[in-house]
Amino acid sequence: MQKPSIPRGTRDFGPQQMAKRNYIFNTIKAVYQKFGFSQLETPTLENLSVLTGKYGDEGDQLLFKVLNSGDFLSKTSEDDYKAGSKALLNKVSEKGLRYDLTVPFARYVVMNRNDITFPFKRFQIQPVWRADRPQKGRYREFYQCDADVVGTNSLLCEAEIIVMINEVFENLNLENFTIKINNRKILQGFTEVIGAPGKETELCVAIDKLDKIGKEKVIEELENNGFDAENLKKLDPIFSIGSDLQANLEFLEGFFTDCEIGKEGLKETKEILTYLEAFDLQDSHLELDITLARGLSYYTGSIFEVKANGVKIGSICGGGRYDNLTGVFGLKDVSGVGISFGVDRIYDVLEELELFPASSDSDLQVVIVNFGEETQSASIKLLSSLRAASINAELYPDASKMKKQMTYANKRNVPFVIVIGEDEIKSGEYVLKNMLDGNQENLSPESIISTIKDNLKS
RNA sequence: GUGAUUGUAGCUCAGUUGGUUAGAGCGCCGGAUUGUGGUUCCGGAGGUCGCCGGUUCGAGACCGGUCUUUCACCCCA
Repeated sequence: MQKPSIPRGTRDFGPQQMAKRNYIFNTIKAVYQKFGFSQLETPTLENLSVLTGKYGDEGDQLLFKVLNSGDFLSKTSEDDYKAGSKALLNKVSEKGLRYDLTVPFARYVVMNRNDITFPFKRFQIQPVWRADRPQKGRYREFYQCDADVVGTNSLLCEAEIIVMINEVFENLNLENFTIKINNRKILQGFTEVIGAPGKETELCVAIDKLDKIGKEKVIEELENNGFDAENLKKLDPIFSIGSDLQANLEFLEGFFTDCEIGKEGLKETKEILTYLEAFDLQDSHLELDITLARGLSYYTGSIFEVKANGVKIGSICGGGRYDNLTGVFGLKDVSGVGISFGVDRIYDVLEELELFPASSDSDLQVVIVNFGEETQSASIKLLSSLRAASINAELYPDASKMKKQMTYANKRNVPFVIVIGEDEIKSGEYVLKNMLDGNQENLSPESIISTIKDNLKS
């Protein structure tokens, strides 16, 4: 006999967890649809040629590769083996599990460019896989909920995304969160102003950690990556910057007087803010964080990330604009912008802050106690009436002891139990028991249904 | 991928320098209550101490490997 197990970093989801997860999925999906996005699904497996090279060297390492079917060694030679794992990989694997939803989406757009009307807005809710070491809030299989718009440069899309983020978290009753926004052009502007053009990646990677490891360590890392004293001196002012939106805008205004790319990033950010004013949000939760960089290398314009305040977990949502994602697949000049909600992390946040509504625990509303053959037809008749009235109901399948059936109903968190025994059949009035307060009364089938319906409304 | 860390009943955890038959709480099952759950009382079942190997007269405890958990890097939802 063997012990059953699941791969590291993966999870089963039981009924209670699924109820809660669906609550999150449904909330996000409803908002996406309201904003005009339509749903798309792509295969779990992609050709490795589609996936590799899109996420940087680090990303390639985190791809799950799938061994070719059949005798995967038949097309290899001893030389391939000697050439090392990388070279051998190409010979034994040509498919991999999707790493995110954006690249498959880009692939879809290019393959279907003739059938798509632009701007194309789609959302996609599917699992993705990454072969990194699991930690809390980090899994090897997890769901992403993406929404992207491609085929327009309009910054209205950015603004709408921020509105959507607000609406999703508002609907999830999460109030204490921050949307951090920045622009890759602003970061690129930094490298130009300080005299280190072309070193965006190094700067981004280091500066992204500012709130985590502090100024000294960031400077140390920059020095190790070839930034000289002059560079660092010019960079110094941005370390002392706060999170106040207006103040940061003014600061950048001065910082970028002679820098075109920086000015552009600033202008874009301001335009987004102008749109947001028109949307008239009560609280946009917005913060201009000029140290926000985000890892994915394909971002070229605005970038954003959402943090749940007071919960020790990474970002729960992120995204940005990419100007040339379809370019690698041969389709030029298609700009896109998108976001992705991390359901698994949102779940952990809602759980920790106890924000799941009680109703997401159970969906069964009534259990009818089974007394055996004599009462069965009356029970089934009532069962059907309950269901016809859109009340989730079931008849206990066996005529077990009442105690056992009551225990079952209690465990399922059912608010009502109906008892139909011999006495009840005679009188035509059944027992309706409220499981919350323990009270029960004899009622006609019609009053039972209306009582339950009234209760559900409140 | 690098460096740590965790694993004992369904769950949360005790278990002394290596020494008889590995414990508790909760949960589960049964009874008190042959038509009433959630509270109370009584009883019961349940463990290859993650797995494989080693040291030892003797290993839950020590050593090696492996899997898993968590954490820090790296990176990220």
